[in-house]
Amino acid sequence: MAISATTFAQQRKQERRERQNIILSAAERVYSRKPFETVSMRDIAKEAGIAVSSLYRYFPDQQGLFVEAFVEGTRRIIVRMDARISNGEITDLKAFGLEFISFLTENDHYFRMMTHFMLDGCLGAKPLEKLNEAARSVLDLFERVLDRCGLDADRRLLAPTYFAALNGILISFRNYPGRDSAEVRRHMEHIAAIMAEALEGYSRRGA
Amino acid sequence: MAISATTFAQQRKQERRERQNIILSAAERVYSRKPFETVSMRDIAKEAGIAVSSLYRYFPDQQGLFVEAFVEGTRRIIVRMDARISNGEITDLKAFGLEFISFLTENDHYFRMMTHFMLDGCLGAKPLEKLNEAARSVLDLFERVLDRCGLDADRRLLAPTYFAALNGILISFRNYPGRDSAEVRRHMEHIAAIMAEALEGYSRRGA
DNA sequence: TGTACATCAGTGAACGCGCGTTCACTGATGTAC
DNA sequence: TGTACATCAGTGAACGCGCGTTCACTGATGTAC
Repeated sequence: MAISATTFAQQRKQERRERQNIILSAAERVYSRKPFETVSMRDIAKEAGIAVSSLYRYFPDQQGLFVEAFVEGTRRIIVRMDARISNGEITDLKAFGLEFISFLTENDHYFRMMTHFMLDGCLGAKPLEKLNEAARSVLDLFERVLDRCGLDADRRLLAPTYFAALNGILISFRNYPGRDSAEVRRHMEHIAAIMAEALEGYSRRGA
Repeated sequence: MAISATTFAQQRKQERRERQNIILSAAERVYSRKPFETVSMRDIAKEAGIAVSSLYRYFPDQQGLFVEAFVEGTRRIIVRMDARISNGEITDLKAFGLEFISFLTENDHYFRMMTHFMLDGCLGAKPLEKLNEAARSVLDLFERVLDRCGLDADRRLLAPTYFAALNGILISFRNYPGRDSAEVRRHMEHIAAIMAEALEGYSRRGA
């Protein structure tokens, strides 16, 4: 009886989590269609096929939903990059940077959310903690890559440096005037390659 | 008579421009008090001591006013940096980077506007042109600095690279979790110094 | 097995708010004769 | 100098809209006895 009860309760929890995920993936679909800041609760509800008020059964408020969607995105990028590293597809800073840029231009809404959170930062305590954890896990990813590239001596400094540089590239050139998206992409990759080479050189010379 | 007429007309134009500037500087004061995205036309009117509808006598719409305020900020940073260069206060990439960071952390609202325009980009034709001109003039500033530092061989590539890197630093660390603003600033400066040294090394080795 | 009750997902309608922008109007100043 | 008219800065009130969020309610499912 007791066992069956907990099992039932667990199942309820599980089903609830699944419905949460349905909402989150609906949200993601909306984000990829229109700029993140213009996405409303009504948009998400419509995409998920439920009433607006139902969203509030699963998330405390809009910010809570946003943060959850963002954290999910972070998980995705880390899984993807780690797979590429294990594959042996990524063995140097440059390859990693290109892959990072690739993910964030293909998932532009995720990049927008990231910059949004970086710029605003006025969050409740619990969402903030989730966000910091996500940030930490991304920096860990960068450190893992540096280890892999044999640059582990400087990784505590090179990780944030390369991270910042790649973010800067993504934000600075995305709307490069008078260039189409293929040219922009090439430009980003070129600059990222320079960045990677410069940092590798810096590290090997010994800081 | 004809002369007097044109003079009068010119004076009218001039007075009108002055009133525009009063509005712009009121806007700037509001921006420095609260996040750029949350500033409303009502806020600006209140600060300028005029009716909301009066704003529309001087600017076509909100976007037009924003762009104008931004362009004004661009002018300010360029003047300031050029003065420091002429002074001899800025003679290497690192000093320039620190000064750039200094200006943009002290004028945070300007940085927010910049990232906003970089991210969104959906503007009318005329404001877009003004924006591109401003962007071009900032990149020119970077190229001038590179010349000054004796890195003119690579300036067409190093200018956007360093620009992107500094932007990335500013956006990535501004809300560094659990650090106060002095620590954040030190961290930014440290990373900027690494960046500068790495790029100088890269350039001298010959790309 | 049947019955009374608790739980909870889901809902449509409404609330209250702040926003950008427009409109019809006033009043002061300049212009023409 | 006086008068009729044009120009334009400035305004308060209103319009219409979309937003996040709440509320009272329905209906289905699980629980206790």
